[in-house]
Amino acid sequence: MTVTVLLVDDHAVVRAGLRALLDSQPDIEVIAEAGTGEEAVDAVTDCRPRLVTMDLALGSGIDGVEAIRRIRQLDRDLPVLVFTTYDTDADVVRAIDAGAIGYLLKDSTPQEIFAAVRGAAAGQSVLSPPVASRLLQQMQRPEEALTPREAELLTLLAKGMTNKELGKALFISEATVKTHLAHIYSKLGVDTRAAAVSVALRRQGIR
Amino acid sequence: MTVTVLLVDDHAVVRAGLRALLDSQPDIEVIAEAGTGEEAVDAVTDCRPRLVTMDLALGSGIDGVEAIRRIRQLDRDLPVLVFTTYDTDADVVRAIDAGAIGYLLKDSTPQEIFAAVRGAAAGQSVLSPPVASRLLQQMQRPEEALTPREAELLTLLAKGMTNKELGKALFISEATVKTHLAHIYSKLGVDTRAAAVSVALRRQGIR
DNA sequence: CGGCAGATCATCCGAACGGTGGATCCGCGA
DNA sequence: TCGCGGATCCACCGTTCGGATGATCTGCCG
Repeated sequence: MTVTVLLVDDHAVVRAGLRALLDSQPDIEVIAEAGTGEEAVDAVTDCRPRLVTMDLALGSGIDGVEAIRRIRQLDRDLPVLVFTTYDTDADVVRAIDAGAIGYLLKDSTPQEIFAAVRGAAAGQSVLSPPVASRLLQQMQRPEEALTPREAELLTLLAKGMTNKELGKALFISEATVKTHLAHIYSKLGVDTRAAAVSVALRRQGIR
Repeated sequence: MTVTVLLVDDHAVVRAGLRALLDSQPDIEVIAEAGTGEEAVDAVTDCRPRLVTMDLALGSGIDGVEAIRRIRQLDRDLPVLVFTTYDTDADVVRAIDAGAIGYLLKDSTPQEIFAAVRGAAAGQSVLSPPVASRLLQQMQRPEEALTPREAELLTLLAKGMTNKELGKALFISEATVKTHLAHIYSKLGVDTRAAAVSVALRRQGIR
C-alpha cells in the first residue's frame, strides 16, 4: 500500500525537493503541499494523507509545533514527521511533546528520508542520529536540564535584560531573579550573564 | 540559449528541489550538482556551467564564501548566485566581496528564483528584497558600522568574556576595553554587555 | 600642514552583578 | 508521613560594569 504524504514547509524549494525525492519511490506519493500551518491543518481534513512531514520554522502564522498539535487533535492516528534544519534541545523536546512521531534533519540523505517516511507511516519512531544522540545525552544529564521557570528566565536574559527588568517581566523580586540566575549559571557551567546568553543562543538556535 | 547550471548545496533535498524547479523551465538546465565546495570547484572545470548557485553553509570542507572565491579564480566570467537560508549582514558582505553576483534567500518564490537565475546568467546583479533593504540600510547608516577593532572585541565579548579577559586576549588595558565597549554599545543601541551579545549573535549568525 | 578618525590609556563614581548562606511554601512520590 | 525538588524571597559583601571625561599617539586625506 502506498504512503500518501502531505508536505508542510514554507520554502517552495524544499517542498519541490521532497516531492521529487519521495515521488521517485513507487510506494510513496505526495498528495498535497502546504506553506503554512493553517494550510496544513486544512489539507489534512481535505486530503486525508497517511503521513505529514512538517517543518518547524514556518514563516508566518502558527509555528510547526502548534501545527503538529492541531493536526494531532484532528486525527490522533496520523503520524507527523518533523523535517527541519536545526536540532536544538528545545525544539526536539517541544516537537515530540506536541505529538511528532519522528524528527528528521534536512541534511539527511535520500535513503534516510525514505526509510524515515516508511517507518513513520508504519507507526515507528524515527530520529536522525544527531537528534537521537542529543536526546540521549540530555536524558543522561538531567542535572543540566533547566526547569521551566529557569528556561523562561534564560529566554528573557538572552534579550539582554537586566535583573531588575527580568523581575518586572516575570513578576518576581530581583532576589529571586538572582537565585534563578545562580542556578542557571551552575547548570550551564558559566559565571556571567553574557556567557549564559552566549550559551543560550547557541543552544536554542536563533531567531 | 539555455542557461546551464551547477547546483552547490550540502542538502540533497534542496538540490533536488532546485533541480525540479529549474528543469521545469525550457531555457534552464541543471547539468551538475555538488555537495561540497571542493566538488563544486571540480565540477566547474569538468562541466563548464554558465551559472553556479551556491549555498553558503556547506557541511564540511571549505565554506561557500571560499568556494566562490576559488571558482572566481578559475573563471572570472562565471556568475555565482548565492542561494542560502539566512541573510546576516556579515554573510552578505563576505559573499559579495568574494565575487558573488547575487544573493537569493531560500524562501524565495519559484518565480523569483527563475528571474534571478536568468538575470544572474545575463550578468545582472540580483538581491532578494530583504537582503537588498538590509544592505541599503547598512550603507545609509555608516555611523553604525563597527571598526575592525570593535568587531574583534565584540566577537570575543559574544563568547561571554569579562573585561579583564578581553584585555588579556587583545593585549590592551581594561580601560581601553571599556572605551571600545562604550563605543560598541552606542553603535548597537544597547547599554549592557548581555544585550550586546544578543545583538551580535543575531546579527552575525551562529555556528 | 592641519584636522579627523581610530586606538590606546587613565580616573572617578554609582549602579549592577555574582557568591554565599539562609528561609518559607508547595506538591509529588517513596 | 517524610523528604525532596522547585519556586519564591531576603541580607551581606566584594567585584565588575557602565557612564562621563579627558588625554596621547598614529595614520590618512585633503
